[in-house]
Amino acid sequence: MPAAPTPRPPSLTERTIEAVRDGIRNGTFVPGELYSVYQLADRLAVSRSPVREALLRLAETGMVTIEKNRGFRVVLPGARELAEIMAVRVALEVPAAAHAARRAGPQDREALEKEREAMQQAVLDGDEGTFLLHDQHLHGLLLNLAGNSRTIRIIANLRDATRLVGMSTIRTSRSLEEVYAEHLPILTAVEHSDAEAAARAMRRHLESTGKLLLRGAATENDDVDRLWEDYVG
Amino acid sequence: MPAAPTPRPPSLTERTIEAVRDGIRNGTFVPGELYSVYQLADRLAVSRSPVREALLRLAETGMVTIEKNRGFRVVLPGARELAEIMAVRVALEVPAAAHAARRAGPQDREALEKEREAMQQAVLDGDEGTFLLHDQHLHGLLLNLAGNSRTIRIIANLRDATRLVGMSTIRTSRSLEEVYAEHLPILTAVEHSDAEAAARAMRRHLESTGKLLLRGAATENDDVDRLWEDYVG
DNA sequence: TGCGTAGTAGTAACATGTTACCCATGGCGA
DNA sequence: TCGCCATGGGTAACATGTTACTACTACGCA
Repeated sequence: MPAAPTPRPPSLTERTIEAVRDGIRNGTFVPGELYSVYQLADRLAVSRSPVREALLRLAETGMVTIEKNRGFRVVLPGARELAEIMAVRVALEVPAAAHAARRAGPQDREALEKEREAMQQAVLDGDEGTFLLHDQHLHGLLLNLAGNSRTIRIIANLRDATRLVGMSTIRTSRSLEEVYAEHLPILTAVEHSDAEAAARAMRRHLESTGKLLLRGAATENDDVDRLWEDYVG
Repeated sequence: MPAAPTPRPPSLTERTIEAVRDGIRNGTFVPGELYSVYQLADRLAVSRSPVREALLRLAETGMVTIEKNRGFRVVLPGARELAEIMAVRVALEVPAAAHAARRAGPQDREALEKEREAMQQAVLDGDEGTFLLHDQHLHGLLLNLAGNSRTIRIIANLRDATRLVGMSTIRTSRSLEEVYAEHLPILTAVEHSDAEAAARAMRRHLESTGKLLLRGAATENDDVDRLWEDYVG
């Protein structure tokens, strides 16, 4: 494991970030509602400094917006934002998949296979939370294989902004099985060290699930396919 | 102009970021040297809070590293880092150029033409500082045309990390003229709304100047072409 | 009723105090 | 000579105080 760049206990700032994320997931923070930074600091029993920093970072990723002298709001990304995000993901993850296919060694494939199995199990259990978790792990493994740390960081940030939408979307669309199936060609291509095929499969996967996300967030004014064409092309 | 999201005076944090950038450019901060956050705060006559935040942000972009309980250092990206950065730029800017070609209107082309002229003048003057400035403006215009705000932000961050290297590299290689010439096919393609050609030209440009940068930063252990192949592919 | 305006609550941004921690150094004993 | 540990300088992270704004509110005037 090349990990462990931060073996020391998470700072209050980091814990606050996590707390806000959790709060968003479990409904403590309702998207659109206005919240006070001071009160949040009180609730978490920390001072305003780490809370302030945490919110600034979350705002950078687009997860919350800060309204000057008013407080902060949790933001659900709209269809346009999601289209932008998916455009970046496609641009970065498609070539990353190709690289991964070229560079994967036996132990890498084993790790991928493990995630695949976990995903499959989650499908059988109908557990979309676990499914999304392993889905992200799998994409993370591929990015790690590609070896570009900048890409990894960028995608991690984007993921944050979409996770919330993903949860609700994928559930209502009942397509765990389909999304799972889309991963298989990617893994097969990696298995065969076929970079071209891996890229194609990844693109297809991102397009498919991306449009699913877009549809979940689209209003009647949004033309999902047109948005996709405009941003991702 | 859809700009002006921050019409208010820059905060001390922002001014500190700028101060550090300037300091790096004009040699006040020597790469590799260790500097004290406290002393920097004193020197700028501000408190530690904004300086701390500024350095944290700069550290995120990779421009400086923070050594725990020791201070901070300015980092010159190595060949590997540059390869990673260029990989991201290629992945994002090549499709962006295609989009830009599709969407450019008359006034957009006029703006691009203005930058081209300014670049040309800078070439004639042998002024690589001005040249790089307009080069960045031109790339910025294309990204704006493509319309993805995430992409814009990401590239802006990457630029920061490379600017320093670019300055010294492009001067020694005396290739202002060549780099300028590489932009022309891109602009021609945009003029003709030829997305494919724009993408090709942008890729070629980024590959050429990217390798130039890599060579400038490479040690005897680095094989530039191999690095490029590994990361950008 | 409509509108400007003083008043008020609440905050962003910054300054400063505090604590625990890390690292380098030098003395000391084996 | 080498390794160990106490010590002190210096910092990261956090807590808290302070100030200048900003957006809302309500009041009074037309």
